[in-house]
Amino acid sequence: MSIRTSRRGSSAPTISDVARAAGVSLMTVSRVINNEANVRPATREKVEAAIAQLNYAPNPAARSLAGAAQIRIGMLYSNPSQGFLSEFLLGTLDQASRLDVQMVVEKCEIGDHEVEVARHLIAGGIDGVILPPPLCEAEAVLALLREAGVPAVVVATGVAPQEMPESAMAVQIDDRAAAEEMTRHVMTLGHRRIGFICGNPNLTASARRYEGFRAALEAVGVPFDEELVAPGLYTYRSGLDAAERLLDLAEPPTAILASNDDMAAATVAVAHRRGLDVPSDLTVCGFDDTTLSTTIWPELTTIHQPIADMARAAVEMMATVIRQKNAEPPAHRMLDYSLIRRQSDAAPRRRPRGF
Amino acid sequence: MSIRTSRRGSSAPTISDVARAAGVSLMTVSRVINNEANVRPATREKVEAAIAQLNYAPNPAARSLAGAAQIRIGMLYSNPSQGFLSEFLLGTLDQASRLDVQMVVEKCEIGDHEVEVARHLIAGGIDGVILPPPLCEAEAVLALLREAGVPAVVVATGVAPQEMPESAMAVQIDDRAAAEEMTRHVMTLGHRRIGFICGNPNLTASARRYEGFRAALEAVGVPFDEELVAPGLYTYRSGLDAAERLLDLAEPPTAILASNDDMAAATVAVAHRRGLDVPSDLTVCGFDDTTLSTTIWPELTTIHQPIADMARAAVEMMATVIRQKNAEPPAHRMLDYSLIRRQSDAAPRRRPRGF
DNA sequence: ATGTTTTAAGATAGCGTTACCATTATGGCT
DNA sequence: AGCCATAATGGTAACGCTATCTTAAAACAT
Repeated sequence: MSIRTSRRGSSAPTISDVARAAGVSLMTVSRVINNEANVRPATREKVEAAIAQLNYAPNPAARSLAGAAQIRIGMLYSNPSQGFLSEFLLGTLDQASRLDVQMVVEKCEIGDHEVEVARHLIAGGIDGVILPPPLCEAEAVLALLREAGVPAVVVATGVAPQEMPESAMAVQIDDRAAAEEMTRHVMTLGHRRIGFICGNPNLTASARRYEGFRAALEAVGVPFDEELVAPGLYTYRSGLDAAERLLDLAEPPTAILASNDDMAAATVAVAHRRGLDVPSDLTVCGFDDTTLSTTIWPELTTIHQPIADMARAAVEMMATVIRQKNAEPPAHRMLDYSLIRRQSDAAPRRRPRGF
Repeated sequence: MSIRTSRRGSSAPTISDVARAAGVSLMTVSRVINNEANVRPATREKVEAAIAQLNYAPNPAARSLAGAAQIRIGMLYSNPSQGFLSEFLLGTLDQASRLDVQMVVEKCEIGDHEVEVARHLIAGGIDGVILPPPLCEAEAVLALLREAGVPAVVVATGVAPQEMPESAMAVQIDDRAAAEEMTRHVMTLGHRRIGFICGNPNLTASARRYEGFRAALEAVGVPFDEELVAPGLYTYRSGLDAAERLLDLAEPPTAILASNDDMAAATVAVAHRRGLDVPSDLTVCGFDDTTLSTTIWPELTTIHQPIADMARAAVEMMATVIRQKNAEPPAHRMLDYSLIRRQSDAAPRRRPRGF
């Protein structure tokens, strides 16, 4: 009846505003929002148009009050590289509150009893689970989840979409392409003798990044030298060792690409200890664009992996799948990365041989 | 009328259950919950008893639906030591969803334009702000907030409660006592030549930890040697430098206490590089008990600072202050720390001089 | 064509709380 | 004692949404 009888000043559109605009009943709008069956496509479109036009977003409080069972999403994390977790939580926190889902966050040491922890989570009556790395590749956990019929979305796995089981949902970036772009960038600067620090070999994303590095080299016709590849584990500590090893080479690289920011930061530390200036004596590039990359000096040139956005996407996918009554095929989502150029790269000091 | 007409099976007690149990109207209960005036103490007690007995907790969804303006708490963070943020977010996330407050998290580089960012947050219509370190001591930001009448709670500051302005709320641990306990612990093990790596000198908590170290030494009568104190910044990198310096000493320490885990981890790395075993050749202790302390090997003996709980407490204090109509004096909250003994400490190998 | 099932849409009644107004005790003054 | 201001309570209507039931329309079978 009345245009606006709201007790608070807020003028956020409600479901009845949408219903009026679309010329349907309020229940129909509710059905569209919740992706329920038995709505004619034409009607659905009309409603969706009205929603878009009014910029309507359902009020989560009302929703859960009205009995839409509160959904609870578990997040199981082990120790990812420092800095990853906070970014990830930031995104999770944000989206969870926006979508009114309750997050149950649980830590578990990997290799230890991750299956038990997962089982505990399931027993706790969780509606779905989000798995950031490195747990996103814990086969035992995934199998358990599949068995229990609990949907899971894995984040930042290196496994290609087409190689994943049908039931899996994933959010990721194209690690291979990103590493390739970074390598090309460094070659464009003039580097030819490029060191590479690998990530944890247990994670497929590490392999993808390495592949990208090799691919770029090959594409440009730079011969591959195995001694320029050092193993790493994504930890700062492993980066220290890898950097020492690369810089101890008879003919050391003029640029080092690390598979993440932590190891890149370690490389910078080693270079400085040896009196090498970064970037004029050595170019160092990271990967992930965690807070660390702008905390150290010089700030790292790195690949921006939109960790917070990935977390947001994961929560959203999960919530959608859980809420919608009629099952839809689970999705993969490939987000965009970007190369962020900061102060840790430059052309090599002396023109490398054959230039 | 009916005992339970609920549509869902949930049997969580509601406000009317409490009202019935206390023999008052539902409105009176609401008033008690919200700490409103005009409730006779006797009545309040009756209601509180009923609440306790039924283990009642208000339904946040209903609350916010019914018009209790959705409260929004800002959190302003700069780059704290790695690992701190994720713990902190974990606690924040948890409590925020439990209390149904919306968190607006904003990052800002310190020293740069923190006041602008704070101003922006205020303009965005925030009801309160939480400041973890290092921003908890940014005087300019605090002044701005005070001026704007926006309540703030600072977390993990080293400023003693009695030295804080009246209006301030704070959650902290007794850094001085914790450091003192850690130092005593190491001395009990038999160490007398003990190195100390300071934290960022801009933060008062660093001074408190240093004071605790000095106090313990003095209490036991161990002479203080200035060269055993190295400056640090809470970063891994600064820990590397400090450790090198301490171990380069003509008569190096048999134990090193770092003001946080990051620097302790760095110390372990330096020791290993030099072929020293931890703990048999060198005892290393951290502070904070971040995830890092169990990630490295050997796992660190450290002071457990309940970061997540502190975050939870901060959110709760904020929510309480904002929601309650009749102002109550803002509070300080001192949480308990604890010494966690893991594998990085041991008795010194050779009995130190004069033992 | 007619009846019967299926599908699409609407009506209505809560969900648990607070806002707002009405009502009833309480105490302080003449 | 009587009256009024005020403090302490209670009643009721939202808040924005979904469950559930009902009705109307469409699809199907006979």
